[in-house]
Amino acid sequence: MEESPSRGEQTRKAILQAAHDLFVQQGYHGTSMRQIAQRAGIALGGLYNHFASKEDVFQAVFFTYHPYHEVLPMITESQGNTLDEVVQDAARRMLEVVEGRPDFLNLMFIEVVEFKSAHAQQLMVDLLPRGVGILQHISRVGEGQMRPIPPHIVVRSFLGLFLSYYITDLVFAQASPPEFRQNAMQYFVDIYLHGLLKDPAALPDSK
Amino acid sequence: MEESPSRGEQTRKAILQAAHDLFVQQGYHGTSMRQIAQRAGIALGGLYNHFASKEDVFQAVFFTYHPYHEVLPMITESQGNTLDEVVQDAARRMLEVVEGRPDFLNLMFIEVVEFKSAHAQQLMVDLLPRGVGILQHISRVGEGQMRPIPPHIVVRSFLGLFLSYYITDLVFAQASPPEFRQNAMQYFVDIYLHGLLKDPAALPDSK
DNA sequence: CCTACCGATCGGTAGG
DNA sequence: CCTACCGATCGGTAGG
Repeated sequence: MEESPSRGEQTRKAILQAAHDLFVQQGYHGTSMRQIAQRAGIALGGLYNHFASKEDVFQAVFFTYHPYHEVLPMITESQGNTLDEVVQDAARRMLEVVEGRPDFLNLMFIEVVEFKSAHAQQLMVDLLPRGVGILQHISRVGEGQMRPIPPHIVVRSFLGLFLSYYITDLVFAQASPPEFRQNAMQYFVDIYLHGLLKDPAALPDSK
Repeated sequence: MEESPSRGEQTRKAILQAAHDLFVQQGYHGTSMRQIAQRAGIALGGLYNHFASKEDVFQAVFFTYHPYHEVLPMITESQGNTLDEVVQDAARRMLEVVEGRPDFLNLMFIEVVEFKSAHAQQLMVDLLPRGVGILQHISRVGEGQMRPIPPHIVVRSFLGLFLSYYITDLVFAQASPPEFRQNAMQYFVDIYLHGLLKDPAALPDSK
């Protein structure tokens, strides 16, 4: 049965939530321990009963709120009878997760810029076991339907599909006419599955 | 003929270079005006003869060193007889530009996180004229070779190809065996051009 | 372009 | 978990 969290654990969670919200909005060095304490509803000194330093707070936020918690299930839980359907389903989930969250990847950006990816190695160690499962999942789902492409490239390119849609949406959303955004994801998935080019066999000879 | 830059212009350039190097390594709020002054070889007070504020320095760095200065020529100057060859050539240029520069996109990340994309609109205004040229370029190069995909999606997905390769390389480079990185770009381009799936016409009926 | 300075705020801690 | 405090550093400026 569920343990009700102790007072201390509740406070710790409030600190993490407050710190996360401020970090993704202002960056690490742009956020002060006083701001975190205020938003968490405690005094500055109280922070240090839960975390040894500001960097320690970031580390806990980074592992607790890292996007992989939402992105990996998106990949492994997608359903469908063909690979085409599975990717479509994953793309739909992707849009749901990301809808109205323009700061979804900010924690990653902060880690890359302000921490020079200092925590990336630990993250990879945590994810390795899952990685194996994902590779097997891909092999099973895509069997016989894919062109000969190594499974790790399939994983990486699917994550890339996600990143490329999300980031270009950030860039183009501001300045493009709305009709440019409509169905953009459909086109991205279509290119990913079937390619940009016409089938060469279908091309008329040009000479 | 070339004007030799005045003393003041030389100092200004030294400040921008110093500020750029520090910003991409430490972020905006992680970099102090004193650090910038020291690296540029002047005293703190001297900075304010060239820039009104720290934010003013960042703005100038952002527009002077934005990756589009290198990415857009990569697209428009790529050569080849077929669209396949043009994309291959663009990918090759992409690797050249990015080789050994893991902080190539950091300015963009800083702008997104620490400035909430405050300068993005101005950037788009600056790029609009070029955008039209790129759309025409794509239409010309890809005529008759592409499946029916709107030109703006082609531009966006190609930028996405670049982003997806670059960022997943940042992530996977640390933890993956070296053979996983070999030829990864070739696979990315291959998927982009021809898709992940086998041609359905080539599939044996499964029932 | 430098020296010397301003008030404000930073991360962190002692003591209770 | 709070109050009150520490030394250090911040962005910026006056005056020359």
